[in-house]
Amino acid sequence: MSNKLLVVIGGPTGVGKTDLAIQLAAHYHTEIISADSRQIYKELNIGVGRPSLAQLDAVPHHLVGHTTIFGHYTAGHFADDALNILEKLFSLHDIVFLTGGTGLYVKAVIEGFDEMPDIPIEINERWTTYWKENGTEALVANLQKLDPDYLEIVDKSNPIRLIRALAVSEATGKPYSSFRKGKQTERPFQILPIVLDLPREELFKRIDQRVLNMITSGWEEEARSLHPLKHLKALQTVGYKELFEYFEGILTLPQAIAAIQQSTRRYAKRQITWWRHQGSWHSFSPDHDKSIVDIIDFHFNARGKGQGARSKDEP
RNA sequence: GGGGGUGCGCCGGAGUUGGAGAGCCGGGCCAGACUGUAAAUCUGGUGUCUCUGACUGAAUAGGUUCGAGUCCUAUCACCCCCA
Repeated sequence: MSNKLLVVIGGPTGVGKTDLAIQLAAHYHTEIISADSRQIYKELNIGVGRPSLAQLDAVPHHLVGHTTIFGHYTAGHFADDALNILEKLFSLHDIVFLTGGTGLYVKAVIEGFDEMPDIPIEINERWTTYWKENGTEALVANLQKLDPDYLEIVDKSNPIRLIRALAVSEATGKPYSSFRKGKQTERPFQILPIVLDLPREELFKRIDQRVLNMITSGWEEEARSLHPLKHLKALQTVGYKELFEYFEGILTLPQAIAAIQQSTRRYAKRQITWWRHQGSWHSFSPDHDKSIVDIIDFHFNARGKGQGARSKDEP
C-alpha cells in the first residue's frame, strides 16, 4: 500500500480549499475526506461552509455531517474514522484527498497521536466543574500532585490543557506525561502536504463576503433552530455564538454580522499561524491549480519508484 | 451671532482634589503556543529611537507655577442650548 498517496490540503477558512479539492478530486477521479471539526456535525450546515449538494454530488465526500452535536467527538475519533475510510478508499484509488481547516485533525491523521486510553467524559466534566468553582490555580495545584513533570512544560493558564492532563492522569492512575512519547506514527501511504495561502487583505475580503453569503443563504434560520442547544460544545463556534447573541437581543443583526466577520478573521489568523509552523508544507495560492496538479503528478510518479505507470480509477 | 460643554493611544470606557503617566480596563490589530473541547483554549506585544537605555507625548500656540494632562489666555474641532 506504500504506493498510495494522500494529498493533504490545508489552509485558513475561506481560502478556497473546498473548491480546489473538488476540482482536483474530479481530475484524479477520486474522493475527499474532510478534516473539519464543525462540518462533521449533521446539524451544522450553512454556517460551517459545508460543500453544497451539487459539490457533494460531483465528488464523494467522507466525514461530513456524519455525527451529531449531541455526542462527544474528538480529534482522536476523527483520526480513527479517517484511517478506516482511507483504507477502503486506497483499495479503490491510488490518490485520496484530505482537506480541511482543522489543523489538529489533520495532524492526528498524518502524524498520529500517542497511544492513550479513552477517558470517560464524566471525568473531564468533573474537572471542568472543579475548575469553574475553584479556578485555574487549583488545577495547577492538583496537577502538581498527579503529574509534576507535565506541569513544567504545560501552559499553566490554559485550563483546557490542565483539565486534559488531570483527567488522563486520574483515569489511568499514571501521569499524563508518561503517555506522551511524541513519536510520529508510520502510515502505510505517502503524504503530500499542501497549504493554501492568499494575501491577508484578499483572504479577509473573501471571508467578509462569505459571511454575507451565508446570511443570505438562510443561516439565521438554521442557527435559530439550534439556539436552545447553545450550551453544547459543538456550538461554541464562530458565527453561531454571535447569532445567538442577536437572538437574545444583545446584538443587532448588522452588529452580529460584523462580529462574525471579525471572529472569522481571527480564526483564520490562528489557522495561518498553525500551518506556518507545521514544517515544510508546499504553499500555493488556490488559483495555481496547474502547479498543484504538477506537484501531485510529480509525487505520484516518484512514489515507490519503478512500480509502473499510474492507473486511472474507474468510478 | 450669544451662552455652555468636551478635546491624550487604532477604538470604547475609567481616572487624575496642581505632585512620578509611555500610561488603568475592555475591544481591535500584530505575533505566538497548542497530542483527544482545536471554529475550542491560552500567551505576548501594540508612541519613537541608535531599544538592558533614552527621547517625545494629554487638540494647537502661549502663560502662571518649584512642578500643568489638571489653572489662565487665544486659536481650532466637535456637541448642546438660545437666536
